[in-house]
Amino acid sequence: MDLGERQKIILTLVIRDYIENAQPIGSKTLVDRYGLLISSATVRNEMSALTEAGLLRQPHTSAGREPTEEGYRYFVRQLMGQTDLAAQTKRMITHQFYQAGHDVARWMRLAASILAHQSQGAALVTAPHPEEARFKHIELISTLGRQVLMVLVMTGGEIRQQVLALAEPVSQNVLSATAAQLNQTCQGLATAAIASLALQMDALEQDVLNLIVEEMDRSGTVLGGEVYRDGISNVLAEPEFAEVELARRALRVFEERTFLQELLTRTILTTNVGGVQVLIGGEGTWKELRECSIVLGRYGVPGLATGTLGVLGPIRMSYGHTISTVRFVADLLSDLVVDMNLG
Amino acid sequence: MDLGERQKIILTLVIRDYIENAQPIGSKTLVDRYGLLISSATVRNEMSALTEAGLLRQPHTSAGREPTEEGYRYFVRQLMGQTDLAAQTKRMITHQFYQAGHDVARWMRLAASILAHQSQGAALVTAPHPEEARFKHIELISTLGRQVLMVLVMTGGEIRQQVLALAEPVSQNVLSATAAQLNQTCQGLATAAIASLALQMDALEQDVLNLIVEEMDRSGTVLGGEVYRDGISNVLAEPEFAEVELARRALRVFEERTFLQELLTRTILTTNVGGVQVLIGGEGTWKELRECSIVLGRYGVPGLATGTLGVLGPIRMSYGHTISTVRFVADLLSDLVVDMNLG
DNA sequence: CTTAGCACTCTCATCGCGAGAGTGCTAATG
DNA sequence: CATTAGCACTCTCGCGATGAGAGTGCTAAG
Repeated sequence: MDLGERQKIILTLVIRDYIENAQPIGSKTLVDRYGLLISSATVRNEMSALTEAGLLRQPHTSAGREPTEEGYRYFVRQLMGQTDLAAQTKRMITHQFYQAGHDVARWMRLAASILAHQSQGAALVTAPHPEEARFKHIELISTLGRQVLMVLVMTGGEIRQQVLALAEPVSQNVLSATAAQLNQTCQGLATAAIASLALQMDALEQDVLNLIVEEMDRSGTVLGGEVYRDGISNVLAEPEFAEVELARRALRVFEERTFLQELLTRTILTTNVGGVQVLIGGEGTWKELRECSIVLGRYGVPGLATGTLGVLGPIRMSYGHTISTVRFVADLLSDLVVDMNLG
Repeated sequence: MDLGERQKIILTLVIRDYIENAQPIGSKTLVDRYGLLISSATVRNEMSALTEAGLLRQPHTSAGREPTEEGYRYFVRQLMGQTDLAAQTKRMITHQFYQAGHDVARWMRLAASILAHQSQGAALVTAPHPEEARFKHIELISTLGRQVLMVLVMTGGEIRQQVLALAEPVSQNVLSATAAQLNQTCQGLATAAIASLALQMDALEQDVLNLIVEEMDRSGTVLGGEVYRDGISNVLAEPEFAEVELARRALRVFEERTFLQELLTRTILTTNVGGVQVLIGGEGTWKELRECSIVLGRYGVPGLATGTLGVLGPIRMSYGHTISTVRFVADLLSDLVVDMNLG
């Protein structure tokens, strides 16, 4: 699609204005409001062309123009340009993370909170998890009788706990020895390798290994770990969701793990760490998201551990700011993943 | 407040009808719909008395009657009676938990999901945490250089991870030995005791102990751990939230940790495990919740570890069913806490 | 190519009106 | 004396008409 210089300006103005005011704008108002040096009739002609091209639309015959989804896409890809957060905002965000210490859960909550705040949308952050889970450390803690608490640490810093019921009681000493041995033999191994190890082990070790494999398998899926959300009520403030039914439909998929699973697998695979993807109006694929846009990012260390983060808002969202926030927070989280591992 | 037998019946019918239809009901309709053997004029007189008593209200002069908050309270306390879930529902729920193994996080998610589903409201579950945190187990894992990953297990099954930056590199062997020693000396101790231990230790151990104390302190607050939510979009389906602004206000406090903190500290202290508390219409205290009711419960083992769970819905919620669901799920979660510890 | 002028279209807020639902009061009844 | 039939009255809600306002497309002139 090739637009003239003036058309680009007009499209940009219409979109900016619509993002701010959530109302269609007409040729005359546009000229007046932005002090354009051309007449409204000229603007009308250009608008007509943009409508023809599918970038603008008029809700009804005699209203102003508003951007179509296609219009937003063109804007995001061609017109917007790179934006960056203000230095002070960055400092403020960095500072907050600094205060959170090294607790992964707190980082996740904080990331979600910051995204929600900055974008005035609903934020989503998934805990970092290994792309291919690898064993790092295990601990076996006797509770009472045949119950054993297993704590499994995987590369990427992910932690899983699980209770194991043994056939007969085992002392803490034996458990510690077993754990120590497994820590040596399994170091850095992936699921398959551990599973094959199980064959040459005694009963206790086999039980433990099976549980390990199970947990590592579970963590291997895109959405194995925790999902942190924040700012859900933000989207209710947007005028496009004055009709609750629309809001409900959008938020329902946002809450549903199965949906997120699908969304992430479909998009994340094509996004590399540090990159950001923008889904506008459900992209024709997700009809529940017809009124929404989603900005998705990925953080972590490829091959080691990665996670996703994103913001859901109305199509009429401030893409520049949201994208730079997502990108910046993703970078900070990546640093965390590096810290949690080895540097 | 003393009501005649017939007044109780009428109040009950008005409330039941309002819960179902979300619309005020008049005397004539009431008589017709429920086949009452008295005339509408009589019902009118009784309704008038109930209105006088503050249990019913008419939205405008010529509409039917609807319950006031006070009316709901009377209903919940005096008229409703004990209800219980259907045996089949119970089996279904139990089965789902059974399938979730012993993973605490999965239980929490599942509990929230079940509550949300059953009550058609927004559900909230907090992870179990010790009333007074006690040390159970620690693990120190060398990552690279001076970074050490500490995994702390407390009574109640709560797990905390934190990264410790040492002054100089230490080998995994030394770390393991240190951990082993601390596991012996700190077994079962509370925060204060551990803090006092630190005095007689060497530098490495002191660093670790300080971090332990910090984490245990944090977990001592009512809302130290994770909060699991589900079904937020459910409440948007209720007609009382057709006005988004109302929904937004209610959901905002539901999302906010500081608010939950206050809510829980104020109510949970007066609720014992297994008990359920019902807050109707914000109880005059929380104006953001004027349109909502909250059913709160507590689970766990007092003195060991407890958590909270609850449902937020419109005032017009089905109290009987919600209360019994909360109670039932609380019992199941209590069992989990028992399992995670000692039996 | 740009622009002034103009007739035309469509929405939205407002108003008036009548139907419907419900109430309170009064007088009659078992 | 509690209950009930009857009735006048009140208030909301949905509906259609109306008019102002905003914007468009077209035509003709610069």
